[in-house]
Amino acid sequence: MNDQHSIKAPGAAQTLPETGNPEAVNKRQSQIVKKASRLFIKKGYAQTTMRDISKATGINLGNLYNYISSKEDILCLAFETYHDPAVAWLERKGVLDIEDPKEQLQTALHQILIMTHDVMNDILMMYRETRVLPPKFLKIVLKKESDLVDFFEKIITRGMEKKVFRVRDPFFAANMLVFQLSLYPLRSWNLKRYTRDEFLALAEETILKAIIPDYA
Amino acid sequence: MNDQHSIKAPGAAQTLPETGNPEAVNKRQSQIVKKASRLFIKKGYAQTTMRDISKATGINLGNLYNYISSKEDILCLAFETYHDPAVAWLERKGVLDIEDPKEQLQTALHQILIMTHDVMNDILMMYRETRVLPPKFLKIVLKKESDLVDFFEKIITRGMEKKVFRVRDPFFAANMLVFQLSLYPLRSWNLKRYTRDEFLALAEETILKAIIPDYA
DNA sequence: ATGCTAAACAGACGTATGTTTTATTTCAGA
DNA sequence: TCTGAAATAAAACATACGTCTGTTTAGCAT
Repeated sequence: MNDQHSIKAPGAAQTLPETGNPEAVNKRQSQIVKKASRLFIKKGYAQTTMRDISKATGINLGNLYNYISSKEDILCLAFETYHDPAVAWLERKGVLDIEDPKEQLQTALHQILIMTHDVMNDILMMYRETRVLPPKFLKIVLKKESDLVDFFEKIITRGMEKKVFRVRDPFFAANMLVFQLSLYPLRSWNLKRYTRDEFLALAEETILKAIIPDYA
Repeated sequence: MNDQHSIKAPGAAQTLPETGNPEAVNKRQSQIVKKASRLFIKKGYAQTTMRDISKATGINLGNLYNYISSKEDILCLAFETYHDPAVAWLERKGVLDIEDPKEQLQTALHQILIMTHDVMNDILMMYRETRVLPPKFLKIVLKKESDLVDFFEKIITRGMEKKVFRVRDPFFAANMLVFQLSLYPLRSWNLKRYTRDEFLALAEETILKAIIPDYA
């Protein structure tokens, strides 16, 4: 186990093919990350060997190290792949511009519930393997997660001011909301009786009911 | 890694001190499990070595195997230690006998929230290391967790019949409730601003509000 | 004291792992 | 056709790990 966590940003491998075709390198890299993620999901990070990853990607073991700098690096890249979109999406899609807080919250929640559901395996993996991340990178991940909470806190606070939401503590409510997004990823084993849409509807209603008085 | 998961119940080690003092052996065993759990919490299961455990317990590496049958066994014992009480407690304490569903739910939730909070590190560890459990034992763990959900489902259903609770789907509500118990263990890094009691009050209120109409 | 036995111990064993290296092959472009 | 970067296969390397073995220690009944 490499204990000295590299300072460099993950993904900035030390020794990649000299220059070559940088975009081809990136493509290969994300191919590796995608396949490796499946293995991390299925067997766990520690139980997945570089030889497994080599076999799964069809890329020779030695050659792997031309595209990633370490096994740990692959995990960091996996976190980036599945964490970034969720956080970025809401801000792009103009959710911030919706005037009615109720509609705003509903829209944001609906979309992010769907996204969460679609990458549930990756989310479960992230919950499990967070400990392996180098501290430097862990901080970045937690920051992004915290940003998502802040995003919802703002929505909730605004709804409070407009008297359409009612919670005791917006920050707490936002934390609970974001946490609830992981219900399915973390508890799917006990929720198999619901179809995807049944679940999404139930979750949405339950979460909104906690914030919007006399909801539906 | 030992891939052939032993059939035997964990804890039933193959080769323990011949007869000796069986209660002294058990004491030593739980001492090992307790210390090892701290290490699993701090560094993760895979990153904790038997040598770490030896050092932490002060028990010689080879001697450890007189008290536990494998590293995996220690993890199973840790799950038992921290999982059993939570499930068993409610049934013993006469919560089932409380007539008023509202008071019943409130009492059960209050107590289990406290318990959860006190062993939050262990719960986080369990969420992370579930994958390592041998399938046989995993089934047992999930069964216990599922029993807890059923426990709350029953309470909720009874409250529904008495028209004092209102949820769309009692099973779903129970799942959500049990999941919400893990808010602090899984998200403590973002909830440090609350004191223990502040958090417990907020959590209790939020969870109850989702089930009891016009609560508080 | 003596002899017995469970417990403690140090060290070794075999394997698996992340990573690197080396020698060989492929193949697009000049 | 020649060249050189990229891919491959295989092996090597260093280390870390779980587990086991053979031996010593220490408490205790005789």
